[in-house]
Amino acid sequence: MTIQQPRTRIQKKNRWTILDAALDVFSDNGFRGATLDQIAASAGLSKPNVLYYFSSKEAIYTALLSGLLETWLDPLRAIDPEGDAVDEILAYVRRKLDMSREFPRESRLFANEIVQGAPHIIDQIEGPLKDLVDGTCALLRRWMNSGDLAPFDPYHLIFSIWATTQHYADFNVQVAGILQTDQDTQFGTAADFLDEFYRRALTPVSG
Amino acid sequence: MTIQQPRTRIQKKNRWTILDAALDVFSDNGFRGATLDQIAASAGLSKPNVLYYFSSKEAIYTALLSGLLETWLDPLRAIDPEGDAVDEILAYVRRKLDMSREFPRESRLFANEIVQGAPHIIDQIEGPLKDLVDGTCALLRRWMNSGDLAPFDPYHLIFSIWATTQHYADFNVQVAGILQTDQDTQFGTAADFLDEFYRRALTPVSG
Amino acid sequence: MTIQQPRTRIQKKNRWTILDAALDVFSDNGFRGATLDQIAASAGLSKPNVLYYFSSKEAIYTALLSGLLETWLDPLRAIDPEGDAVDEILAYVRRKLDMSREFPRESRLFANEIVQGAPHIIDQIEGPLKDLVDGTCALLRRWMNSGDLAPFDPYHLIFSIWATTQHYADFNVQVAGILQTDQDTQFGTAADFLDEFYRRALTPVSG
Amino acid sequence: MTIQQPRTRIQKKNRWTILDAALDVFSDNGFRGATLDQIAASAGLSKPNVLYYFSSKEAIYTALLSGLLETWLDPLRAIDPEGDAVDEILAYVRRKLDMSREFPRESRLFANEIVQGAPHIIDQIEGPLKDLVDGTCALLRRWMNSGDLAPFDPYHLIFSIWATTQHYADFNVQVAGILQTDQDTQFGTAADFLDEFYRRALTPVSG
DNA sequence: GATGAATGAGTCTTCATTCAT
DNA sequence: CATGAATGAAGACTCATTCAT
Repeated sequence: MTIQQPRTRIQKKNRWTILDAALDVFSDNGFRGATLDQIAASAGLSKPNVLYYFSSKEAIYTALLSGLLETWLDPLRAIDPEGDAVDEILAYVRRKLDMSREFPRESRLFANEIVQGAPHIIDQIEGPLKDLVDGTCALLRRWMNSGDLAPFDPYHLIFSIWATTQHYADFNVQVAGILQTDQDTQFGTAADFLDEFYRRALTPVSG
Repeated sequence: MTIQQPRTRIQKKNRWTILDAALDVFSDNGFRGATLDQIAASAGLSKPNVLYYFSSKEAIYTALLSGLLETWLDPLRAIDPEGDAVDEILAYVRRKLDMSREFPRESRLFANEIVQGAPHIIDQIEGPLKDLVDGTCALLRRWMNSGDLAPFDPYHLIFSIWATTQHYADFNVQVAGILQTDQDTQFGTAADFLDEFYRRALTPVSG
Repeated sequence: MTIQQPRTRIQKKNRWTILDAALDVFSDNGFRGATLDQIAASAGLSKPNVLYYFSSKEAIYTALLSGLLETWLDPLRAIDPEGDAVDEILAYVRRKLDMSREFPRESRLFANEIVQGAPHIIDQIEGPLKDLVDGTCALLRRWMNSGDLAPFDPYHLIFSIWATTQHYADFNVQVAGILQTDQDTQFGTAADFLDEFYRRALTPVSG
Repeated sequence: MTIQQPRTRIQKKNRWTILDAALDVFSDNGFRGATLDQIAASAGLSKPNVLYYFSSKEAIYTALLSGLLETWLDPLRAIDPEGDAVDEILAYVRRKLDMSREFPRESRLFANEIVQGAPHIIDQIEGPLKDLVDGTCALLRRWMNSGDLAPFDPYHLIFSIWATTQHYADFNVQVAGILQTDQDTQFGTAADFLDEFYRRALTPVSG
């Protein structure tokens, strides 16, 4: 009998502990590579106790993914239609890069999931995510039409932002292996580059 | 008593068949998620027969990875130091995107490997790959210094190209889920976007 | 997640059951010849359950060997330096023969291990066992020097006792095949023989 | 189609090569622990070719055992009923010890087989071997009755000789681990010990 | 709420043996 | 005579999940 809604304080705490441990394990090993033993050990709980809070390994994984997707899209929602176009996008790039630095496990969890065909969240991608992106692209298009933004395919522009910012979390070993610098320097120089890069590309030609 | 070097025609054929099947399975499921059963079935061979050609599951995986890394870096080597800076880089972007379209399984294989910490190829990353990138970055810097290319951190420029082009292979389900178009259109519009995007960003301001 | 130290009653019982079953199977078939299936069946447990108590087949084997080595050497430690030399040795021979009769499986387990090069206990042989034997040989030499014992190489004397007594456990099928008598008679006549034999050989010439 | 009787020179040679290789492998690893791959590799032949000469792994093992049993008992047959009792037995002890030094693999092969219940040669033990031993024991008894040999149970006397001499081959790692000397010294001191030991025990008290 | 105990279904790997040439 | 190729059967070990307390 797995619990559905956490009621007591201890239940909330344990569910959170498990999800945090699972995030560690799943992001490092992927879904198949992760084991309940690892998660239980990392959470400091017994295996059956973990399954008392979540009905199955897959349930933990799914709970993690859907719980995270919301947070993951927040930066996109934060784009202000009333703001300056280029500034808003540069701020978005910045926020996405910050998330890669602060939540690399979450980023890699999604990367793993999507690279392997997104079996657990394909619905959310084709539903809520698509809707959100469609909305943002409409805004971008308006900005482009009004001359506030250089004209591009807005969808691919968003893809490029996702790709370039998440790259620093998902492919971090490669970045680190080539740059041979510490994390702070990596993200610092990346921020400078992306800022300058998108500014040049997006600023409309005046006149 | 596993085969070491393919000698006969049938050995070459079967090794190739296995590697091709393994590419399917590994790119879809990652190393841990893939099973020898799947690979054997996909190759149309019995499981022990697969192990007659490769000593272990990991041996297949390693053979795939190292065999591919070479091919994977060819586009980078093809940049011509004597050519026009912007044109050369745009051609490189184009070649990378072509590879994502033509070899998405290979791209996802690497993505899987690197997202999970690159345990099997970290050496090649920190060795040959770093050397190659270092060389290319030196060239980029010369182009920037001579005014043929807008000035950027060359390493991050290369990372951005990898990220934006491989994105269409590695995160294809997401791209497809949002764009809701067929592959050809996805890659066609992506090519246009990336061409225009990098052209704007990289073309130096004329004096 | 294998048990490390037995805590509960059921753990102690099951560990003991497994070790006893393993003793049967290993002594009859050697390490390689034994299978976890046999051990599990003989212990009345499922194979995974056996591995719940011991991390591997080898762990069972090692636990058996090291747990036994102590017991195996007890008779040697029981030799009393203050006692009569010949009587003490004859008593030792007797105890060793008794052990062969009462613990033939243990004897064959060691025999199997040592005949195949003692890969698992070579360290204990060259360490604790050698030290113990060295000590006993010093005692034997004192007895020989004081004229209480016929002079022999003490090491080879001990080897001969090991060989002649363990022979009745290790080569029991051969002994039984040739004598064609029951176990009790075999060991009874063996005891008489060894007693008389060692008495004649070891009693110093008077005068 | 396995060959039954070797006809050509090459057949004889290959059969002998296989048996020699098998002796290496079986004596080191026991029947179950040995693999056809090891035997084939050690013989420098392909695995199917090995099975061309012997129908199965077991056939090789059986051929080895029965081919060796003859040789193994030669020293016993060489006891001369017309010779001096004590001298003859001391010579037998000596010959047996020599065999342990010169043919340790053969000795360990038998030891392995018998410790594990002699499943392949129990018939020969209860037949030819028992007959031969019975005969020798009758001779020993005559010598004892005539006062040429101290009176003992002749069967156990023979067992003791087998045990003490084969010990240096079968338990060689143990002997070497305790003595910490080279092979030559081990066997040299053993020969001295056994000679003196059996002389004292067997020489009848002169009337 | 929690956990020690137990297991069915895999999953990789080994190996004696057979097939085809 | 000889061997490259292939496999069925077994064997060690893993793991998500269930049971019993």
